[in-house]
Amino acid sequence: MHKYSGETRLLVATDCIIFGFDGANIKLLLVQRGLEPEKHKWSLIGGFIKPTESPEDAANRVLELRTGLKNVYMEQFQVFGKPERDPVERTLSVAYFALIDIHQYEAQLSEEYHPEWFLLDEMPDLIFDHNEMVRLAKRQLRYKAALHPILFQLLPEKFTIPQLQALYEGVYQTKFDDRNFSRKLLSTGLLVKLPEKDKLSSKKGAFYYKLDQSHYEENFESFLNLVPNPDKFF
Amino acid sequence: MHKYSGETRLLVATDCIIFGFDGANIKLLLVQRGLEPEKHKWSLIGGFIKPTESPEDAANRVLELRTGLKNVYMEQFQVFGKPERDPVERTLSVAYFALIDIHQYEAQLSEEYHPEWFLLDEMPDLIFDHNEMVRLAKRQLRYKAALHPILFQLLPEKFTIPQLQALYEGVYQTKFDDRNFSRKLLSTGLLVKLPEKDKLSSKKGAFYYKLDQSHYEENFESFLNLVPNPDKFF
DNA sequence: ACAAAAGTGTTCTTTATACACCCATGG
DNA sequence: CCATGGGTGTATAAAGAACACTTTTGT
Repeated sequence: MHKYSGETRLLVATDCIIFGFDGANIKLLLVQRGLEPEKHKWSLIGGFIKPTESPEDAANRVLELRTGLKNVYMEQFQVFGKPERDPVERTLSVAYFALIDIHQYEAQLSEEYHPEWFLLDEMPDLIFDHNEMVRLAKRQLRYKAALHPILFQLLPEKFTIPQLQALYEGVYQTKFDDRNFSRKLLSTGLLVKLPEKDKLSSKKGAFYYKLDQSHYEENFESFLNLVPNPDKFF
Repeated sequence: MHKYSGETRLLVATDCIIFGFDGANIKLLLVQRGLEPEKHKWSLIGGFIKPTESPEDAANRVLELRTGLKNVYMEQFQVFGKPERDPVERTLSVAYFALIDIHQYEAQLSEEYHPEWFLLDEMPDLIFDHNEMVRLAKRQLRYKAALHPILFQLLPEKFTIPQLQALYEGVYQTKFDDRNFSRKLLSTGLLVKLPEKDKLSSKKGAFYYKLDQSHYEENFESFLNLVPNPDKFF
């Protein structure tokens, strides 16, 4: 069984920083830890890697178990491995961040684990090094979103330009000029205008758009400059 | 000892993709594997994580053991964790890429493990998934170097603009316009002109420059556009 | 004197920013 | 009819790309 003799085997977990957007604010999905120590303290959604699964598999399994959601945008961003990070027993954690459409999630709520959404600035203190994980995930999200169109993963299929702008403004905690924002986003060619309007948030109504899926996939790796003055956010 | 009962512990290694630059070409440092299977086949430099060290610690320890070098620029970039990636026993690997000044290395050569430098296009086939690790490390290097001034880590303290350009051209396997290149690099304010010239590579001689260390550290996270048309490299 | 590499300047095009008005509609 | 949010246009500034000639000096 153990063929590299003399080496120490370690527990390896995945933890997932799950971002959601409710149309107005960015939120984070947290659960209460089910075991001692720090039982009932808030925690990221995570779990141990099983012998037959990759870290990706584990992250997807845990995410589905806790939220009911599959095929979620997820990105590995850092291994956390300080020997003392989990006081129970040494555990490495492969951290992922995930982006989900918060309304789609609500429909599939996993009753058993009752996770809850928190506003970024109303988050409770988290167990272990999870606060640090969140800090770095937010940073990574800003970094990646400044260059690549990942934030669409947080929106429903149909969305308006004002919604999209609110999303970017939430991520970067700032206001962008509407005229320049819509021009920039439209100029990427990623958006397809739909004939319908969203009449909920204004009298005039705002046109819905959807992603041009093939254009999106082709240009995903390109360096798009989606955020003005990105430097100031790092 | 094992306090999370019922969970499986795994071997965790680090592997390091070590890039060097000899003034003309980018190279990769490889060693021959010391144990079966695939003994004597070429491999990245790596080793198992010990119970008391973080992945970073392990990567640094292994690097020093094999090359004699400390305080090397190193960046974690991906965990490789397919269950079958090491046929001997399941092993996760935390991959790092490192950038070192090849001439500094030569002075500190570790006799015991006789690692060797290979040109990127003359590399032997590597064990396990190390070919894939190298592919992704090259990609990551290009990505990061297009935005941040990391390639200076591959040069000696004093370097000339033509050397710097040859380095960038090596990383991106293309030619850049000299006039635009030097203007762009000088405009970053990262370079300090020295009064001496390097007379080895031309009759006229090229002025040496060094990094403005404080400016370098302050601007490291900024989005610099160091590479023309970066999109085409991904 | 010439070959070989270093260094510098100008124009043009593209992109980014700043800013101000008209539009559509529900109440 | 007017308040509210949606949508568009233009002028200026900055950055990027393309391109050609002069300088230095070892041989």
